[in-house]
Amino acid sequence: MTDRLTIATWNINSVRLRMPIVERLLRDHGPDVLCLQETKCPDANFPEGAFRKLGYEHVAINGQKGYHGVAVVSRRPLAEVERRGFCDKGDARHIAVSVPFGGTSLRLHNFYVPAGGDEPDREINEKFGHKLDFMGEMRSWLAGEEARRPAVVVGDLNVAPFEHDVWSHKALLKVVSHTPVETELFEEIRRAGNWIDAMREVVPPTDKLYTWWSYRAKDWDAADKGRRLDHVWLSQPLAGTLRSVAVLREARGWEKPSDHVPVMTVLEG
DNA sequence: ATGACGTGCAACGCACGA
Repeated sequence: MTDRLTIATWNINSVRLRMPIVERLLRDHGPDVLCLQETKCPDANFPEGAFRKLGYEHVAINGQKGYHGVAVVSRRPLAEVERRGFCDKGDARHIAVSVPFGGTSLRLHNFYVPAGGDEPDREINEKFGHKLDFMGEMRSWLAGEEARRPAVVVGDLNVAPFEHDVWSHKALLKVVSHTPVETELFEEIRRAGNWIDAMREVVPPTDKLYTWWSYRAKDWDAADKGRRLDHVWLSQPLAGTLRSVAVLREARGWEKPSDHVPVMTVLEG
């Protein structure tokens, strides 16, 4: 008897403001687990009751006031909740849970990597330095035991690693999210743990693939100046379980949208 | 290719996003 698990990840840009479209995703697409980033919500104000009513009775949150914040809501029980700090900032950018899968369980890591500010130079922009330091801590940690167990890394990693992960490779080479120092470090982290880039397993590297479109573009759909900032990685023990990955592009056009869209992954095992 | 926008906080503009 094989088990089928659907995991969605979505940078929601304020979970309280966007509950109507969160409910739409859960009702219409029914993922088993939803990982949220940028909840912008203290734990005490997280709309847990609304999720419970929709059948998502298991909630693990790591929030803070005003900024950042991550959460996992699930139809399946969540165990071993871990909130890891990076760069000793005391900010809420990671949460890990264990989810039942295929008679055993998988470890699920939900990340919100720092955006990195405007200037891609750590000498003049402390935020860029923070981003690189954060990624450096991810590299050593995700290369170890986490990579050897059945594990999934999802979230807004704030790097578009490949040429066709941005609308114009040339135009964005000096723009934070697609600079060589970031894209090389990103791939170094992934390769250090032999993590599988699930989205690129199902979409050829020559096809454009985005998960984010700026609020500032007048017609985001027609201009289509997107970037792939949200990611799904699978550890090697989960190789062979990947059935599909879908980017829910239409969600960018929903009422009061986030600037990111959900990415839905189906595993069977 | 930057930013025309959007968020939370406590303003009544600011920091931040990427």
